[in-house]
Amino acid sequence: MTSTPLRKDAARNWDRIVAVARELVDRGTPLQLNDVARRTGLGVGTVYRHFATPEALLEALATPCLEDLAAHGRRALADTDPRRALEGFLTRTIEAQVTDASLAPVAAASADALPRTTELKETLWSTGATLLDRARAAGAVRPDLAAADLVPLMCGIAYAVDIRGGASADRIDTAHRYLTALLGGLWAAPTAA
Amino acid sequence: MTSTPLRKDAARNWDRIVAVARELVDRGTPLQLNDVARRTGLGVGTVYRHFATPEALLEALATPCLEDLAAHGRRALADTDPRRALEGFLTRTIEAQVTDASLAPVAAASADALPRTTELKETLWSTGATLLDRARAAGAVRPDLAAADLVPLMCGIAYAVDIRGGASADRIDTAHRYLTALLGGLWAAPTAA
Amino acid sequence: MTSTPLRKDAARNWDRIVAVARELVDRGTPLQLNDVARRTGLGVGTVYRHFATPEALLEALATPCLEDLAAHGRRALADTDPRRALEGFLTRTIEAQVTDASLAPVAAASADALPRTTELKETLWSTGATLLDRARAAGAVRPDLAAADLVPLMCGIAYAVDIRGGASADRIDTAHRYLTALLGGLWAAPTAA
Amino acid sequence: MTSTPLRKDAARNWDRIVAVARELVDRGTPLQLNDVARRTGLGVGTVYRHFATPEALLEALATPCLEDLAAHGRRALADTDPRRALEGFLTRTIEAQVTDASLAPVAAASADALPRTTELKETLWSTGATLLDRARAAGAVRPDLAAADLVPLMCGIAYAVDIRGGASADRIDTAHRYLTALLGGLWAAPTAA
DNA sequence: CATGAATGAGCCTTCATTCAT
DNA sequence: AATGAATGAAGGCTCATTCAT
Repeated sequence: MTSTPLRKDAARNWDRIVAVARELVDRGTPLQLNDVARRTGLGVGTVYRHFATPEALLEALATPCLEDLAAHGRRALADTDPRRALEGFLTRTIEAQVTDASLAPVAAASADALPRTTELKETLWSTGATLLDRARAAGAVRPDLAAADLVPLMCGIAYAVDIRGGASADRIDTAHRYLTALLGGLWAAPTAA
Repeated sequence: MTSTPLRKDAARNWDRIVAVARELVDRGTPLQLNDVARRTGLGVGTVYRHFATPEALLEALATPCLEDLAAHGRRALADTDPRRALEGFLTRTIEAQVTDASLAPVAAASADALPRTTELKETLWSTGATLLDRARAAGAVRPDLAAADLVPLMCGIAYAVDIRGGASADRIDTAHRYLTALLGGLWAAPTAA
Repeated sequence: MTSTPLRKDAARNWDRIVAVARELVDRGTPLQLNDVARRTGLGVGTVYRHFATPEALLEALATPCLEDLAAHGRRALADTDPRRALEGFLTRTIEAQVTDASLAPVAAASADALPRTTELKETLWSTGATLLDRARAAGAVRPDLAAADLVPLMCGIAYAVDIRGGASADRIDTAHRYLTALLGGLWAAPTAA
Repeated sequence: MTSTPLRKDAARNWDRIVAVARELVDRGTPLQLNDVARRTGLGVGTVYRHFATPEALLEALATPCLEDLAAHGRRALADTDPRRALEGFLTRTIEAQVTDASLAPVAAASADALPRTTELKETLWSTGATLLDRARAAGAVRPDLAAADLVPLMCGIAYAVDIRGGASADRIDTAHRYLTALLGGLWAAPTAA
């Protein structure tokens, strides 16, 4: 996938950088390349060689997760139940966002640092669009919801979970609750009368 | 309302500062007191005297809007239809958030710079909680929705509108669509069969 | 003594300022006229009217103490035992310095803010000089000690007490020990053999 | 001695910084890192990289001098005459303090910026304590003088020399006079009768 | 006389990025 | 390739003093 496979030592440095960055992001510490350099024991220059900007490093962190989502998306596209497919896809997306702190900023960014990120995001958005179209065609989804709304709504839910705060263990539960609420509506289902 | 009415010249400066800050916030420029000082032509010290921190200035911008919301909240509490009351309150809240850029950060902040802000936020949150309780008691709202979810969800929608981008003229429409979606659910209402 | 006796309200302000300043100095807080103004509840301008600079205020604090010392000096000059007179005078001086935090900086300053301060300092220095001369003439004091050394040495001892630190209750004891050491010498008196 | 030897260019900058700082300190100008940066023609960041705080820079100035004193201390500890050893040590200490303006603040500070400084100060204080103990044991020193008094007294004398003012050429003489006075006492030795 | 708003020089510090070694 | 020293714009904040009200 990578144009030039890295030399062995360069690959080791790449790994160390990503590992340290992962830790920082998980702790909520802002990613600063200088800081990463110090913590890895590498020179600043080395870190910059690998990641030209903090955003690039962040996207590198997010990549595996985006790839997982893309893989799930491919499976969802094979699902014959359009509603279940969409719901599963959205659920995974939200779970990923509230679980991995690197995702939210990458998802929200309008410009990407790495081509790979753009590629993955486009794949995901188009997967989402297809799933939405199918669900709408099946009459499962309210008609005024456009593909362009999917990402914002997912980001919005993730953001709501952040705002809500609370133990990190509860984040997934909250995310599920919010997604369910969004899907089913806050209004109670009219009791069959 | 203000403890000590400002001297005339001080009031004029206060106004200039707020006006400049308003412009910056509307343009999406981060609020920096030194920057505000430069643009108003006032000394830094003057700006600091009026607003000890950028947050205080931001909250000063948000205050009138929060007061309007609180006023609306009082009217909503008088409404006899619990569902309509809640919906109206939430609608106003979202409209305010996507209309006035100073609100979102103030709503999301866990600590306030001005006592007045805390006061207003508490009033609003408790109004929301009351309206939600009534609606829930009337069976109009899904039971797993707590008062503590209201603010996060509203912030989430406002955030989604931001992410969605697009012409600022469309922001209110988008906000309405998102709130409606959240209230009624993304799933199409089951056709009466 | 004061050229124009203050109006009653002005006198009251003067007293409040001095009282607040006293407290600040005793606590070791740096004297800032703005700060004093806030704490007295007076306007900055009022404080500046009374004391043009922080130094002036400090000297105002020191004045009563300097006057006490001057009074003691006059009594010392009447003492017929030159050594006892000098020792008593130096003891009082040191006690004052380590007891009243406003004195050290005033004593060390080469320029004064208030004429009254200059007057008092000159009186004291000349009292010291006279007492030293008499003691020297009586053969009680080493001959290489000049009048110009008296102030520096006293300031030096006070400074040493500050450096030494410790409970403020011990400061006077330490000061006495240091003065005694200086007077009698660190070297043990040769035992009569 | 230095953990990591500096690169050649970095070492040159280090030297420039120290040289400029030396000049400022000797002139009595307060050490400000930005100021040092401007005068060296280096970037602020460079100066901050080398010396995180003004205190650190000051201590770097003081270090060679402290090392000289420590070396002298080692020689003094080898002296068999306890009184001469102590006197020599104190004399050197005072000479250093009135000669090198960087020493007094470092000696008086209760907290150090550089570990090396702490190390050197501790060495010196313990050398002083040992010399004092020996002298006291030999009956050469008044018994009420504790090791904890040594530093304050030396700082006090240095301070007295500063207060006294006068030509910088006279400072050493004055320092000698004051130390001699302190050691021998201001009172004239009783003439053998 | 009293007031206190305004001033703005001046200090401190951080950090993304470059480039000589 | 790797290193890490250097850069310096940029932002934050304080405080002594003045002067309009």
